[in-house]
Amino acid sequence: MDTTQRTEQQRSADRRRRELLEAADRVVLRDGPQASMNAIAAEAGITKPILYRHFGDKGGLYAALAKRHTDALLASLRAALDAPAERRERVEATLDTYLAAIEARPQVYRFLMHPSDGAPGEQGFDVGKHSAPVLRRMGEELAQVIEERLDLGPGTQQLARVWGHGLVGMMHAAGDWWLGERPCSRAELVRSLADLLWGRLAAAGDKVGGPGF
Amino acid sequence: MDTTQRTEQQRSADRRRRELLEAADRVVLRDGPQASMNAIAAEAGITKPILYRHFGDKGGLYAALAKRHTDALLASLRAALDAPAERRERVEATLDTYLAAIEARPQVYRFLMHPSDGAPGEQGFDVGKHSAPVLRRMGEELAQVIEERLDLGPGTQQLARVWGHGLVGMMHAAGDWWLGERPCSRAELVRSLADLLWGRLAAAGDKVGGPGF
DNA sequence: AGACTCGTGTTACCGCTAGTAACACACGTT
DNA sequence: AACGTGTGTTACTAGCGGTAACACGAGTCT
Repeated sequence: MDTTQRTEQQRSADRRRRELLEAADRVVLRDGPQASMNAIAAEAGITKPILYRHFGDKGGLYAALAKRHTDALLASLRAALDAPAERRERVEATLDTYLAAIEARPQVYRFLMHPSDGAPGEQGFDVGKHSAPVLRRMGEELAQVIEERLDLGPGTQQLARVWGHGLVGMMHAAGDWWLGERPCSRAELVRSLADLLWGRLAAAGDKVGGPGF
Repeated sequence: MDTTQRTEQQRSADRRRRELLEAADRVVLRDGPQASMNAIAAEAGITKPILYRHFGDKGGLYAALAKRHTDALLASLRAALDAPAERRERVEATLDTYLAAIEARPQVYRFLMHPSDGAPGEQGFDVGKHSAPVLRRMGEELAQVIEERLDLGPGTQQLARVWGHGLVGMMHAAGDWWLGERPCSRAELVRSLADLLWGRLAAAGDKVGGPGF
């Protein structure tokens, strides 16, 4: 049997892989998302082909890198979502958790969501195959929670998925804008968004003397 | 004075620029967003340096290209938003207009929103500096409409902006997911999203026998 | 012990990309 | 006739992602 051998070597390989990932993380967080494979290899103290043997191609390395951060983010969101509290409180806590995360580590956020930003040159990571999945995963997880928790009558499942993706998109877009312009405090943003979800758009009155009719 | 000369030559330059843009449009819509400058130049029947003289760099060409489509999309959204109807009807009409647009021309949509998709190689357009602006512009315009039309008491302006960006993000994310999976009809999606905005999330009852407490 | 495998590492290369001189032609203006 | 300006070319650079081809070292099987 070669189990011992295999596990031993595999263990070594996994350790190497983790080291490489950490080096890549450092470079990406320092140089922005347009970090080149050469630069990452240099940071890790090795040369390109090893990177390619471990991760296949640049997309593979990106995916591995993104998965770590995404998993961490999703875990904290799950925690906020599963907290024993009223629904509005849970919604606000989840929004706040997300916003706190992107506020605390904007570089990570920009890497996950806008992986082609940064300096000219623009051989950055691809976005469509990976940054979308981040939002998709959040949307699907949220959909699952909604479906588990809420009684929406017939068509619950489909409604939950629409809402999951829609809510995640709302959170993401508002957070992205907020992170760039900082027009208000995090708490205000959370309250504004929760108000929107609590039907304040529908309930608001028309402006008197407005344009048109 | 050189006004006559300048206007004449400038007119010619503008015509050329428009022709180049149309060629670029054809290529991008055919080859996807990873269209190379060489390919675009070839489609236009010329060589690269002319493209660079007209648009500066690849980002400039992308921006010019994106502006055309974005302007068109925004115009149709404005129309739906300004229609003389009840608020919920207007909201649904706007959602439907957006979804109909991305459904009718998914290639344009993918180019605007996910400009780095497509085949391997991945020297595609950059996304952070341009695709975000598309959503930002929509968010700001929507915020303006909300602020003009709705009476939200003190803090209206800030609330309108938060909602504008949040709503656009919701629409975008849901649309993106829907376009990929087609889990339901357009009308159903519109209704589900409008329901969400009309507070149905807040009003829904807890599921009996749910997990936890 | 010796052959064998397997992961680690290298150098040197390919094809492609964005972007840039340097040069040449044509045209309307002065 | 001289000029400026827009149009067009060829030929090139620098860098990227990605890939052979080869070499070393350590544990394993016979």
